[in-house]
Amino acid sequence: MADHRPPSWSAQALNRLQALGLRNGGARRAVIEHLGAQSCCNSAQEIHDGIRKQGGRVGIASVYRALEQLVELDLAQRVELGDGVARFEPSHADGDHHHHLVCDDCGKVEPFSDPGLERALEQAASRLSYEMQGHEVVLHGHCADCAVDSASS
Amino acid sequence: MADHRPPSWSAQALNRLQALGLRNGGARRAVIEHLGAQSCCNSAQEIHDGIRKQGGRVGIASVYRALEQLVELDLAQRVELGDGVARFEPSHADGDHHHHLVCDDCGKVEPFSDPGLERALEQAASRLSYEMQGHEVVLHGHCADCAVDSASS
DNA sequence: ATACGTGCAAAGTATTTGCAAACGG
DNA sequence: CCGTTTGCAAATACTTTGCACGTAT
Repeated sequence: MADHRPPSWSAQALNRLQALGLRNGGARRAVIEHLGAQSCCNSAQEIHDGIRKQGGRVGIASVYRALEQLVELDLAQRVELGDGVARFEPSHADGDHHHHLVCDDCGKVEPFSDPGLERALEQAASRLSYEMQGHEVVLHGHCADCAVDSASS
Repeated sequence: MADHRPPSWSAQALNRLQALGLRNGGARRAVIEHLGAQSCCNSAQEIHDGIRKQGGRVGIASVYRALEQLVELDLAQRVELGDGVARFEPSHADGDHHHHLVCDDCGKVEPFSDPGLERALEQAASRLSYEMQGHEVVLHGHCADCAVDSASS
């Protein structure tokens, strides 16, 4: 059972908080664990509901507070996809970096990654004398399913 | 006859609305004209204030309604930069397309454009069997001014 | 004249904040 | 024990909606 993979994001985040002298309360931990288990971005409400479904009893305010703190520490990234709801996901240390496709018909959100795009982003940033700390790309369009629908109408 | 420049975005938008049989009321026109005069994205509140400063008397609700309609018709694009406020800007027909730099220190928003980035976006989209209708790129970081500040501290 | 467009105010969401109690170290 | 963290509820911020009136066509 030797685990070759790097420590999970959740573990890293908890370590980091501990190193900063922060305490290990239930709500924040629940948020971190939930966030670490997701493959893509989640809204505060989704995180709250998800924790409750697993039996947790956290207040929505604590979810927001934990998320704010995580973003502050660059452990999580805030993502806005155009529907007025903020979503959050772990800041992946390079490896698992991804962006989002949003279907304007059905609202589906899908992650994608593209090395060429990352390279172009780096180049753009360096050209701009901007000390880039992060970036966010959202592609809007029609997903495969919805494109078929509108074609047949 | 002798006008070589393309018609302004405002004029195009108004034409389009007229062609659709929509009426030419004061509030929507004010929004379109204000939007067309901006170089970068504006929030509903900013547009409202801007119109009032020029003596217009539009309700904030009408601003939101006009913006919603413009986005619906692809005449304007909704942009969210991560601070929970929706901003809007004309959908530029290819030529003047740009994206945004946001300084996480001072909040400054600057537009930029980068042909290489556009190309990478197109390529990414085509690779994904997604019928791309639009895209949005936000670079977060520290602007030149703020980078100096943090270096000297 | 007849819809569409508009302004106001009320309603709705998403998010933040104040505060006393619970809890971790 | 002491200060952080939490949950609740109230407050805030942004956006949408209902409705009566105005207005372009």
